[in-house]
This record gives sequence, structure tokens and C-alpha cells, in this order.
Amino acid sequence: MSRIYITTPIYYVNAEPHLGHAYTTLIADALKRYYQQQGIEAFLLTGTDEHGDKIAEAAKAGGMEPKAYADKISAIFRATWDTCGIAYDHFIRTTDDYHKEFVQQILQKIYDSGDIYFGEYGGFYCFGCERFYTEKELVQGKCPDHQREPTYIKEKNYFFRMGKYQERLLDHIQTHADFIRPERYRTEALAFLREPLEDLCISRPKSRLEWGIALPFDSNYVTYVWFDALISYVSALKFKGEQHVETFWPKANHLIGKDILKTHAVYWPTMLMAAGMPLYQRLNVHGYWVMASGKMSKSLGNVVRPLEMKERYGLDAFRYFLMREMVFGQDATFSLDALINRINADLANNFGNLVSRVLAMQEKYFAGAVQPLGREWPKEDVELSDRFRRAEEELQRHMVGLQFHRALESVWAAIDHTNRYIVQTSPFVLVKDPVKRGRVGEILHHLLEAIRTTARLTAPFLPDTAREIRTLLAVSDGTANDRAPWGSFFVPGHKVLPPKILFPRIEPTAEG
RNA sequence: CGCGGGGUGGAGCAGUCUGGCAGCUCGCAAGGCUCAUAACCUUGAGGUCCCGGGUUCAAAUCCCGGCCCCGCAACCA
Repeated sequence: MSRIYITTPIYYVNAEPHLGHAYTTLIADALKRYYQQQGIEAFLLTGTDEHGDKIAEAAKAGGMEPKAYADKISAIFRATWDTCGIAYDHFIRTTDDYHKEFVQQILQKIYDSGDIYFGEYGGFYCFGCERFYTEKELVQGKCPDHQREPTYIKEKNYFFRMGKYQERLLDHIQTHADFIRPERYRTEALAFLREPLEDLCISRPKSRLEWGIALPFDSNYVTYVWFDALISYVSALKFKGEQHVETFWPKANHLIGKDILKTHAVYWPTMLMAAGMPLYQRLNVHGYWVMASGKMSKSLGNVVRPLEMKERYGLDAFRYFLMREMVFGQDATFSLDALINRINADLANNFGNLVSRVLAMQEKYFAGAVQPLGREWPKEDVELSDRFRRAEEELQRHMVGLQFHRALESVWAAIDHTNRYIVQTSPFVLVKDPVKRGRVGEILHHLLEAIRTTARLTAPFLPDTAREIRTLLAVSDGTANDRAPWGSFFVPGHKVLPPKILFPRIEPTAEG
């Protein structure tokens, strides 16, 4: 059986879940559901990144121990994904014991092989910020926060011989066109590699930072972010058993935002090489959500909280908007106007209303009982089923390339076709002629198939809606004959339920 | 010569990799339908695809040059 391993980044627990986190996690979830539907075994990982300066400071500010603070925020992330029904298979925390042990194993292994060495690092250090600044970050030679000159200090630290793997990485990216996608990010990664790679500082002295994983070969140091966070992708599988590492790791598909491209495209593969492990299969990079109302900020009150969106507009509507509106890889604009517009136009008017009108006719004309199809199908019936077949083909093609917006567009083209089919065949007119009752039954049978197929095709994106439609069709969830050919699914006499509003229209005036 | 993204009807955007009648949503105008969530369907108006060259039978798309806008200053994916 083929497999896929899908990961979100592990989210840093210095902030609560917002739009960016939600987007990555929701597409990961949709991908998993899609692949499962295709009969592919999928494993989805998410989790939280909990070590480091900022966490220790935030905890201190709140009068808490770092672990207690991390517990709190991590729980909020987990609860958010649980509430959103994210089908993750494991939730990793970098403070989990098995993770810390595995990180130390890898560090020891690379240290033993000679790719980690002890050296000296010099840089501009601001005692106010407790951090080093690069010359570029300094404003007129001063720390931008404290407006004072940093001190040049030297510090002994451990370094990873990243440069040693530059050629191998370059070669890998060049020979694997799909390793980093979309293309623009692959190009950018190749641009990073045009310059010689410097060795990577991977430690912090405990005197300066205690909240981290201790180096196994020097207890005066903790490992700095890279070896801690990135390795979680593997340690989570390790936790599930060696078998999981073997079967899923080579099929790893990371989903990340463009801000962490360099760490994932350059640091991570070289680390894997040094550890003697296979590289991940693909790095999938998406863009940013840009707020139409200005930069996301608490003072502007435009922070998008996933649970609030779920509460106000419904989870499926929110999911739909994010996946329909953003071109994977590019930036997109977020605005409530656009969200409401999508909900009303695509979900309420086109999709939801279609379900309503079909079920209403089925109820009114036949008390919900499905009618038989004739042996010969008129041209328009064949065209309708063909249109959905085409939609499915297009959807599959677009999903391979993570073109969620186009995948959905394809399904909606079929939905539009269905609305037109109703007007063309006019069952509500034919029904007035008793002689044509049989034909009305056929038309409605086809329309029920259209709805069933739409539910199946949109299930990865709109899981709750798909479930509701199955309920309305009085069909058990995820049955084996879900893929029954068009026309052979409903047994004549099977009763479907009366309509229900799937997506209420939202009056724009009522919302800000 | 910092890096990157973008400029397509009134608005917001796809399409550009892989050249083939310029497409979608909203809005606007006229009409139709009455099964449906005032939803649905049809037709129409509206475009120098930023500009200038080049390649080609054919360019929004490929090549060269130029102009303009926006991020990289975080509660970030």
C-alpha cells in the first residue's frame, strides 16, 4: 500500500493559534483526507515547539515555570485542532521525553562522526535583549529595541559542519525537481546555495539559556532550535515504532510557510545527511495571508482566531475560503468581505441551494422515495454524469500539484452545470403532466447522484458538510459502495430526507 | 547593483511553468423561471492583459530592456 507522511511545522508556543497556523493545519488535514480517500495510508503530524529564550522569558513574565507555560499554550493548540476536527495521528511536543532522547541520540551520532565541533563564535550581543545581532539587524550600529550599542563578545559553542554537505544538497535539489515546490521556492533555495554555506551554530551555553535539550556530550550546553525542532518530524515516527520510521519517513511531505524555507530547505536536509538518514520526499511551501485591514495586530483588532471563525461562519465555510482563495505558494488577502462573499456565492447560493431544491422536489413529488432510471439516458443526463467525471479527473490532477483553488473550482463547475441542468430539464414543470412523472423521477435520481458525488469530491475540504449530506441522503457514512458508478447507487424506493439549510446566507450589513 | 512578490474589464483575482478564440467571482443592465436559502437560468455592457522591443504561423504566457506598487520592522504559517 502506498503511503504519505504529512507534517505541519511544530508551532512555537509564544503565541496562540492564528490564521497562519490554521491555514497550514487545515490544508494538511484536507490533504490527509484526500489521500485516504484515494486508498493511500496517510499519517499526519502536528505539534508544538517549546524550548528557547522567548518561552523562558514569557513564562517568567507570567510568573510561571517554562514547562507550565508551555503546557498551557500547547494545550490551547491541541484543543484548537481537536475542536476543528483535525485528523492528526500524533501531536508532538518538543518537551516530550522520547523526543529529547532521540535528539540526543542524533546529536551524539553526528558528534561521534566528527561533524559537530567545538569552536568560538563572536558577535554583537545586546545585554538588554539577551541575544546576538547580525550587523544587518543593527540600526546605525545600535540595538533597535534598546537604542544602545551592543557589545562584541566571543562565546565558545558547538558547530555543525553544514558546509560539508552543500554540494550533495545542491545536487539533490537539482536532480529532484519536486523536492521543493512550488518552483519559486526551489529557485530561492538554489539561490541560498550559490553562496558558500557556513557552519551552523547549534548550541547555547546554559549560563545564558537553560530551557533546552542538553547536549549529550557537554552538559554545560543546550542545543539551539535546529536540532531540537526539525528532528521532531522523525522522533514522532520513532515514538510510533521503528516500522513507522521505515515506511513513512521516506514519504515525508512537509508543509511550511515561506518564512521557514531556509531552515527546511538547507539546514534540515544537511542534518539528515550527517545523521545518515534519507531525506524527506518533498517540501511544500505556501505564502502568507495578508490582512486587507492592515498588518495583523491586536490593536487593530483584526487577528483571525480559528475558533472564532468556526463559531461565526462554520468550520467548513472557513476551510473552504482558505483553500479556495489562496493559490498555494503565493500570498493571499484575507478580509471578512471576501469570506462572506465566498460563503454566500459559492456555498449558500450554488451548492447549498442546489441541495435544497433537489431534496425539496424529491420530497414534494415522491415523498422522498428515489425513482428508477430508464435504460436509455437522454443526452443531458449523460452530459451531467460526464461533467462530474471530468470534475473528478481535474480535481485529482490539481491535488497532485497542491492547487486546492483549482481543485475546488473544478467541482464548482460541475455544481454550476447541475443548476443549469435543473433549468433545462425543468422537473418542476414536467411534474404537472402526469404522463411525465417517470421522467421527473429520473431527473431527480440524477440530481441525487450529482449531490452524492459532490459530497464525495468535497469531503476532504468540507468534511462536516459531506457528512450532513450523507445523512440527508440517508446513506451510511463512508460506505464501501461510495464509489458505485453513477446511477447504480440508489435503490429505487430508498427514501431521502427533506432539505435542510447547509449554509445560511450571511447578510453583509450584519457583519463588520 | 540586498532578497522576494506583484501590475489582467468598476472591485477582487485565476490563467503565465507546458504559447493557441482573454476567464472567474462580485457589481451593473435587460430578460426568464418559480423547485429552491430574494436563491437559480439566459443575454448584454465593460479589457491598450504596466510600457517598449524581440522570437513565433500564433505571446497575458517565452526572451531583452524599462516604469510603477508592495513585503522583508511580527501577536507569524
